[in-house]
Amino acid sequence: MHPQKQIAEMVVSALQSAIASNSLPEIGEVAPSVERPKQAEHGDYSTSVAMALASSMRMAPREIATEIVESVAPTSMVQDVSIAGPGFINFKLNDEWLRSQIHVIREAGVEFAHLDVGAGQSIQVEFVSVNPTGPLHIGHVRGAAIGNGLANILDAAGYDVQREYYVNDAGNQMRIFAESAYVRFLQAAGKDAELGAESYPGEYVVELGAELYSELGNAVADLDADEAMEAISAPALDRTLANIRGTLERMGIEYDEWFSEKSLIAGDDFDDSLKLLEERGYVSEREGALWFLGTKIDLESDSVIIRSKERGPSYFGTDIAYHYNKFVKRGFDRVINVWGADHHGHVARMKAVVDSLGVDPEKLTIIINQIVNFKKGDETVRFNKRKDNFIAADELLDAVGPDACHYIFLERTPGTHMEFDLELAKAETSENPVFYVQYAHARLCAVLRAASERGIEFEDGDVSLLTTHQELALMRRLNELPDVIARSAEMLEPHHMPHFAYEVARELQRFYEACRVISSDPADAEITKARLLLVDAARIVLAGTLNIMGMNAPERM
RNA sequence: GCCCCCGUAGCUCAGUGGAUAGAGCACUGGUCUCCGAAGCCAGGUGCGUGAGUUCGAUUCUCACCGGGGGCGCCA
Repeated sequence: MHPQKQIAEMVVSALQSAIASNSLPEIGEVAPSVERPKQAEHGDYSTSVAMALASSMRMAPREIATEIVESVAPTSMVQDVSIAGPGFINFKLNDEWLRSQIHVIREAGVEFAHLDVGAGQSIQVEFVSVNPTGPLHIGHVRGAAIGNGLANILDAAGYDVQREYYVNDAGNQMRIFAESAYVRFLQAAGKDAELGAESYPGEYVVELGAELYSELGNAVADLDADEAMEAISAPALDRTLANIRGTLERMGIEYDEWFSEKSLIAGDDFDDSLKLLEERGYVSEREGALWFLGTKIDLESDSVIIRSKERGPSYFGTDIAYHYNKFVKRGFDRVINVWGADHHGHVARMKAVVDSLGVDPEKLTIIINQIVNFKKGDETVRFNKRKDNFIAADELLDAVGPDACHYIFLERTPGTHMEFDLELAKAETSENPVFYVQYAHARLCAVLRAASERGIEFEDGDVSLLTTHQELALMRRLNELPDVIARSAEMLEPHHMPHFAYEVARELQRFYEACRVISSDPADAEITKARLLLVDAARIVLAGTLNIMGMNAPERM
């Protein structure tokens, strides 16, 4: 259990025992909020529960606080509990306990911070899910970093996580894409063919057409249009998906499932979900189309599920089937969809669908990541995949590297309209905090290497020698990781991880400046060993944090 | 017109209804006999506006102002 929760439970038991001894009046369930005070003199943890209870208990906050403090059971973790200000109860961690955590960290590895708050609940994180009509562009990288980071956090928090990419291999855009590829294919075959008004004009499709021609040749080029399209669409999709997969793999992202939209229609999901909606009275036929009656559950309008017999389901129709599959068929306890801002108009409708399927809509969380403005110097660059002015995600990865992408995109909350200056990211690497954080890790490794080269064994070091301000500050920081994971998982906010990583790095650098680790003075042999234990624990925490963020922890730079 | 997101330091961004609102970048000045100076230390300004709820609001509610996005039988 993470320290913050332990403190909260201490407060709850203290309250209960104070009430049991009639020192405080009876009240219902209380979930005290425990926070980290901004001021160091206010301790490591703090609760304002006494102030919150003042009116219902009809007592002065400080009186309540006094009763709680007197009822707190002593633990090895907490050294001091005090009352301050209008009624805050402040907790200070025990230095001995902090030092002992070094051993805990070194024995368990980063798993010392793993939690059971997820209690094995199954949770699906669906992210990226870009139409397979071309390579990922730089705007998609944000969603990739967020979804992956979130999945890693939930995993560390004890959820049973499934990462999924929804492949839109059916529908109109896919048809237009296949037609575009066919035109380029014919052109590669030396035949006359023109792109339609809606076609994908990108260079990528030209290359794809040429590749398909060299693979399939005139045998397909000489077929009539329908047969040729048929022959081309599957390999076109495969190649494009392979391209997308390759980019994500470069980012170290692996999915458990690539879920096909087509399979919803080919299988039973579409029909079954429709039947369920019909039974529940959310479907009606009108104007030759089948409608979802969103207006029955507070939506502004109804939406088309099936456009007509010939034209089949709308994307919304298959999305209903998809969420039916997620919740009813596969039975996930929770589902998180990470969507780009251009889909936000779809959020309320999707929640309504889940509701109308008889599933608690709270089980579905949709995280919208806002548009990224990419800048080249002072110039803002706009992107639109359907026009030919996007920069491929691979180019961004080439320029700044996957680690920097993970860090920079995770650092901002998904809701911010963030700016990403391409030239700055390329040229001024020292401005990038990712280097600061990774450098700190590399430096720790350098120290451990140096110790190893000098044959220093430190397993039996005595951590009680670690008493300086910087050493204790570092230990405090390292022990925050479980709290940070808990909060990130609970709030579904991955951005706390890079901020934490930065704070660890900063505390490390201060420690490094203030405390000589490997000393050549024989009199320092014992403190050297103790500090090496701390360095090793710090390395474990920092590397573990970076890994959760999807980043590498380099041993050298 | 309706809906969603955003507005915090010169710039990019954190901030869980709590105590004196924080980092980075940029700017200035210090700082290296041994483990990596890509470092460390010191310098200061700000919650878009107006109400409301609350013991307490950057945080919650409403209105307004400003910026972005979305309102299709496209996805």
